[in-house]
Amino acid sequence: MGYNCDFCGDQRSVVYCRSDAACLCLSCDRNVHSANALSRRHSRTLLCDRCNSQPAFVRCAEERVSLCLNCDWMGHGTSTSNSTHKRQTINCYTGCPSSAELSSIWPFLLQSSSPGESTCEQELGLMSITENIERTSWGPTENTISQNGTGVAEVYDDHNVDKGSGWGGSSSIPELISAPQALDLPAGLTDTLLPKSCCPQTKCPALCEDDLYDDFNMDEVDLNLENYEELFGVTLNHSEELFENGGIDSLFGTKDMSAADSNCQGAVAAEGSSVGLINAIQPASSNAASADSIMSNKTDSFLCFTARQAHSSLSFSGLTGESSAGDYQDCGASSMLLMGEPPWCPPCTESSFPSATRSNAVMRYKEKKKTRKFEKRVRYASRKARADVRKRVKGRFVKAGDAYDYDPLNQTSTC
DNA sequence: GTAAGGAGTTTGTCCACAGACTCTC
DNA sequence: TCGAGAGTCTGTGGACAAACTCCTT
Repeated sequence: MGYNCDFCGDQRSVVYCRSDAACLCLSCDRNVHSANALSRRHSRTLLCDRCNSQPAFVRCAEERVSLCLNCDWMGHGTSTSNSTHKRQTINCYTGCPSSAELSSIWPFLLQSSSPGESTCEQELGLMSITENIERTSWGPTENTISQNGTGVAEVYDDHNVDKGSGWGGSSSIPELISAPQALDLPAGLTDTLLPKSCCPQTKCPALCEDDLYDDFNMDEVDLNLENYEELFGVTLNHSEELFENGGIDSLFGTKDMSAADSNCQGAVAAEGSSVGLINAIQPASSNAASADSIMSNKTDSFLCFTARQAHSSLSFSGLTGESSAGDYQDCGASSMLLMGEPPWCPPCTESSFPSATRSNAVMRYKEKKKTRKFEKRVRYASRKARADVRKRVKGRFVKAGDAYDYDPLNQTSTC
């Protein structure tokens, strides 16, 4: 995880794609996500200016920085002087937005930049150069986006596109996943949200205000043994700062840790660390459910962790009516979350229904498995793209043209 | 304290096939 | 030494079964 684009390795990474688990510069983001219809559905968002490790969730107008939930809470939730800062939600987007589109989605990008100085503007300019070249190959438009005066993007799923606008007619309109909340978030509001999405990675260099972009690689963290210590060295440091009473066991969910599976260790540990942080900050959150109820079992704790991944495009962002299961998956969200059951709700729901079948349990596990994509780095995006659309019979790939019972694209069963 | 059994969780395997990789000429 | 062609290997996701772990009795 560095500051450079995972694709070209040259330009500075600007956005993070959860589906690809990759940090990309704007140009590569554009290139990669214009490849096919599936890739265009990947939701991307800005990076946090503070920690460089989380997707930015709000834009502080006073400080002119983009912040993830954790940094927002650290900066605004705990400081009375800063708690009155006006903050603006940052939208996720999909598709292949042009520079003009991005600036309309994130109008503060150019506002906060000194002309000709920022990486942002430079990259936007670069995108404009290649824009016309790529545009011809772009697929049909899907959504119409309007921007109201306050900067809140609205998505209209009516397929009517302003052909005369900068979208160029054939351009793939970015599907903006806008946040339903009011823009000017009171600090307390984010406080209540934090337990779902916190991450202790706050160790980061301060950035100048013009540096809107920096490294963000949440899901791409290689949770193998080599990076394990590196990663959790940070985590533990912060954990120790945050919870003086918490030992290693409070940080790590121990019972699932298997020495044979370092990836699993990392995943569980990551869950545990998040849990620990949630526990630590929970008392500060008056409106949230009790930490005990949240953390009463590991399933719930995992959901809390997965909610962190999902927050920017699910919990805090309205999904468009056109959003599909694939979109949800792109957001890394558990379908349990999507079913409207918030992860912070007391675990009694599960225990109250002992009739839950094994199949339900397996389904839950599968959802967890899906959300664990952060632990797995996809080495070949093209293979993933193919696997994503390949028809199956009982989960197994079938020859092209053969009968199938599952089509990932249509979500239909055909025998 | 221990064993049995149920419930829940995790792991390994299978499949097709594009593309990466290796080898030969 | 380089390039072309042929052959082999790798990795991708969903479903399933088996193995494993945990908890209650």
